[in-house]
Amino acid sequence: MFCLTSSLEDYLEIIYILSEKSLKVGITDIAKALTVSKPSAIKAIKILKNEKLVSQEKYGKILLTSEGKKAAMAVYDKHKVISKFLNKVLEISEKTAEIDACKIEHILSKETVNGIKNYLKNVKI
Amino acid sequence: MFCLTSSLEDYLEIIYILSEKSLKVGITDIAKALTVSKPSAIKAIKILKNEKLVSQEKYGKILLTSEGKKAAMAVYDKHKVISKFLNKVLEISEKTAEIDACKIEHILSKETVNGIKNYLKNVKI
DNA sequence: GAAAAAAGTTAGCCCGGGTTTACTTTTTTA
DNA sequence: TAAAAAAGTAAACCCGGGCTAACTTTTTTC
Repeated sequence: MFCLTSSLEDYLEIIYILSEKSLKVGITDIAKALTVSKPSAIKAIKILKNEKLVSQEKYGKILLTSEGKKAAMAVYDKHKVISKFLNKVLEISEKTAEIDACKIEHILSKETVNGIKNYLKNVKI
Repeated sequence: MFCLTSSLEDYLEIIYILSEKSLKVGITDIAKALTVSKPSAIKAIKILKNEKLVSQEKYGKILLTSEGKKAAMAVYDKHKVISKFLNKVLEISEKTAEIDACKIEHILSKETVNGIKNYLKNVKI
């Protein structure tokens, strides 16, 4: 059974973020945003295509499938929750909160992410 | 310049924990504790030996050097802080708190770890 | 519309960190 | 003390996810 790696989640997430703000999302945009080489991005996209999370015609732009968008939004949602928690509750600088959220969003258990959500819900900031 | 990877930090940490409770720490103990194969453990120990963080005579037991012990304690200290925070503040189960702490202890920024420490200091549990 | 620039692709490589298999050394035990 | 068990080691492999170099296709621009 296929399972998204942290790296692939990063790709999905950035495709989602980019497509929210601009219409065209190409390999070059993705590579730049993740600061990886274009061939690295291509490899990752190829896997996501195989998993039907992304679609792309040859030499064309990249689109999330509905399943891909769902997965991407789930990651991005975690990201927002975690960075908000770090920044508002632990008073970590916005920049560091972003960086740390990027790193742990892929590996925190569901239970802990829910714990953070509840905390934010119950505690006034 | 050499930098400890997450994996190597895990090895250092477990050597520290094992040597606190038992006197002998062999390859087999380490491999079991981390649920990896013995050759994997041997490979890692070889690197730690090169970096003078660990010492071992052939076919002998593994010891932390003073530098290795310092590094191991730093990791373990983070681990304790994080798991306590997850369990006591976010009310995550002890088991999950342990698991998640193991995963993020290697990648959280110093700033965030300090943020957690301060939180624990200031908030009565 | 041809030449230059940019975007996309392919092939082949590297490194970390796992694995299994097969072996040697040490320890245990009958 | 000899044989069996356990511990340690070495070699060779796999996989994910990066990279560069070299190439093709598309787009831009003069």
